Amino acid sequence: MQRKLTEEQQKHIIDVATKEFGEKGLDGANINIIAKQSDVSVGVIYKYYSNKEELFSACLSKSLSHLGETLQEAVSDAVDFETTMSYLISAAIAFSKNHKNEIRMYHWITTVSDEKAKEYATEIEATSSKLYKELISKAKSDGLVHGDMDPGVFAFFFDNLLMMLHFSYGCDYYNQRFRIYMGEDVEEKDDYVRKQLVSFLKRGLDMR
Amino acid sequence: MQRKLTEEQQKHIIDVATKEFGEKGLDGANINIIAKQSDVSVGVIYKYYSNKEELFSACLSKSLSHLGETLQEAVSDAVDFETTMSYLISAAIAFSKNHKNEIRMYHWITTVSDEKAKEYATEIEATSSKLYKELISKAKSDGLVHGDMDPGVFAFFFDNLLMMLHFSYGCDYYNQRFRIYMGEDVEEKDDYVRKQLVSFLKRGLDMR
Amino acid sequence: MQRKLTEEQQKHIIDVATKEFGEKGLDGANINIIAKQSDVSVGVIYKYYSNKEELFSACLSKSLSHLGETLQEAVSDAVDFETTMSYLISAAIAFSKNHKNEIRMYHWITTVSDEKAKEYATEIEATSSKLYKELISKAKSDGLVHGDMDPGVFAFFFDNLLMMLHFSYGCDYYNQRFRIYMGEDVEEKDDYVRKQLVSFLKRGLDMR
Amino acid sequence: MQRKLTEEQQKHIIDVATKEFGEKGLDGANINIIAKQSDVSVGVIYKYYSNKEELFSACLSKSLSHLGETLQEAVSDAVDFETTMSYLISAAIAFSKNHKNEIRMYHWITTVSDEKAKEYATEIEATSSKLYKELISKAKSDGLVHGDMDPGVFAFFFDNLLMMLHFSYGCDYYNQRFRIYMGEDVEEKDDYVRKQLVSFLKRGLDMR
DNA sequence: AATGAATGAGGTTTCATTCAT
DNA sequence: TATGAATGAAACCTCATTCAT
Repeated sequence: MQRKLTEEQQKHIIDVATKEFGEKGLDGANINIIAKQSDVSVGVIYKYYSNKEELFSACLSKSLSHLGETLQEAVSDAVDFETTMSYLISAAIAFSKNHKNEIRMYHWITTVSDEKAKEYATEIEATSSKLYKELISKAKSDGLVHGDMDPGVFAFFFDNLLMMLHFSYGCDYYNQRFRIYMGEDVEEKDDYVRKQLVSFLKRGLDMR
Repeated sequence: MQRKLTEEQQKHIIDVATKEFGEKGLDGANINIIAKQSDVSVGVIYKYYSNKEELFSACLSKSLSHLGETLQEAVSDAVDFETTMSYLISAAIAFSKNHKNEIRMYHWITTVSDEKAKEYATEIEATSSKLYKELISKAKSDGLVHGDMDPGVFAFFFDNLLMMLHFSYGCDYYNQRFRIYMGEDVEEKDDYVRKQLVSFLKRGLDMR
Repeated sequence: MQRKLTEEQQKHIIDVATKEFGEKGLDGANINIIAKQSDVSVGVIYKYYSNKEELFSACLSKSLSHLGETLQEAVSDAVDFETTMSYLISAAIAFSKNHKNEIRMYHWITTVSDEKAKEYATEIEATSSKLYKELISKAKSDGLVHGDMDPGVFAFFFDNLLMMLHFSYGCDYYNQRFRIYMGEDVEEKDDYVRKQLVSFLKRGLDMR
Repeated sequence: MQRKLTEEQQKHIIDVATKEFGEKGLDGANINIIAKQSDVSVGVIYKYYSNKEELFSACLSKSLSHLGETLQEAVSDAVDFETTMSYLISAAIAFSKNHKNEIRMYHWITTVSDEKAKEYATEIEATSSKLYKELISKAKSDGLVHGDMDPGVFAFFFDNLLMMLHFSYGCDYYNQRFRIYMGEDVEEKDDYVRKQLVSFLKRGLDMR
């Protein structure tokens, strides 16, 4: 027995749980397995998280924060609208390849229903939607994009493509589908994918 | 008791099960609830489907066939590439609004892992990917689209946007996100959404 | 549909049920399987037998009557005590080899408990025990057997050996054990087995 | 709740299970009843035994070891062939009277079929068959038994009689049959039974 | 404070029996 | 009268959660 879980151990629990939840979802995951693989007792997990769902939530929050920060960084590094898109895509690809389980957590919340869906969506999508809309509005007022384009709509299309890119690298089904569309060697063509997407978006926005 | 489940009752079971599975997934769904809501006994469900997973599969197949046929029709009705895209989008919107649970079934398979993911993806995505690639290749050889555009890549982007549209109408989380991006009245703006998407795609393809 | 089960069909049901019960016992057997393999409906089985146990009972009765008659015949054909034993043994071997499932039915009743055990034992063992005791008593009063031998006790030993012989030919476990004791080719040594048993019994009785 | 099942409790589960399985067999026994009667939860039984069959196996192993040891002791205590037989019979009677449920477990394996029968028989009967054959062979080479007697055959007859003795004391059906042959007061005549059996065997072997 | 074995509600599945046709 | 699909009680087993140590 031990006095208190170290920072490290707590992080380890989250990592292991993220893997288990990422692979099997809330219903399919098994708390006892998470405990065993984390080298802690079930009891201690229930000291930190009052039930399975809360542990899931904690994993989700951590995953989303991590993803959010990564994309945020990409945005801050960029100098103009085009590089913003480009950096976001690069960041999305890199993150999804290296943190599959975190992407999978993100994916699992897309399965929730009713009120929960509302809560999660509001919490998770509000920031990025606002950011993307602003970026596009600015680009538009700078005369960079086509006059007909509704910023909200384009933001939606853009985030759709980004989200699908995340899932295509992180989730097995989407990854397989990715290969069907783009060839088995797709994971070695990150740059090509990014370039194609950027030029598609640029043309879609009628940027010059 | 009844002599035999009528065609109607059998369909009803599938409908009820599609709803239950659509909302809760394979793990979260409860066969007893499905039985009760279908007004049949558990036993009879196990006469028709040898286990929970097979019932899930049956619901999935039915949903995917229905969706597939609907999109197929849309394609056959179209006369050129632009109307093809337009019809597909219209069909996707209409289907997703009217058959939420079937779209949700489709969504659940995106959560599977490993071998299962491979099987499902191959089975489900192969046809449409082939169709889209061919359509675009033809448009390209007709000189209708930008020379840089890789047909496979565009097919992928196009299907991504279509898939997200499906989920945006059919799944609660995606729907909520849809509203965040495009306003609470989004479901009354189907035409606007279609037009915006078509023109975005056209520009993205550099079509004139 | 058909007017009434023919004699043949009824017999067929019993044969199939005897096989199923013989292999799996009352608890392990499945009425629906019996119905299917008998080419009749479950319903008709429940017309003839009010429940699973009654069908089992019917199979048992038939098996035991058949066995009883066979042994009875053997006894009637015999002229003296030694040939009686010899004929009984021959009959037991032949019957068990040719009617495994009926022997298995007999074996299953040895698993019952409490009152049921009392009923069955009284019903089944009373006749043969009486017969064997009388035969031995007569042999004893004829001065053929050892004075110390209690006829009831010998009858018991004799029937024990006969019963084990039945099971050794009819039941898988006992058959395997039989082979362990007497070699893999035991089923080709029926005569040897009979002779050895007869001479063992004769010496055991101190017959000359 | 308790920190961990005590040795005693674990033994108690086996005892209760041995009783339940002994009376009803693998198919007829009910894990929930075993749990209730053992004063533990179902869950804990499944912690110790991964399924019903494994619990059955554990009961069987324990029963057979116990029986085996008891008979082994009897053999080691004996000084010559006659006392060996006598001790074995005494031990069998005593054991079967005091450990009915363990004898019943032994009896249940005689109901298995096919491959399982082969496995069990080989595992269980090999040792004793070898022992008995050796004892008799030795007695024969010492000139103590009749020249015609095949040691393997006699070992088989001897074990048959011993096995039936076990079942006659331990299993309800056999016990009832025992009473039919030897009188209702048979359980007070252990010594008489043993003596009769020994002298029958001795004469059967033609021992002097 | 951590442990981890025990708990037992709840879910899946089977199959003896029923009864509408 | 026979049919055989439907019924639903009951059994096995799992795993989120508890709590004695």
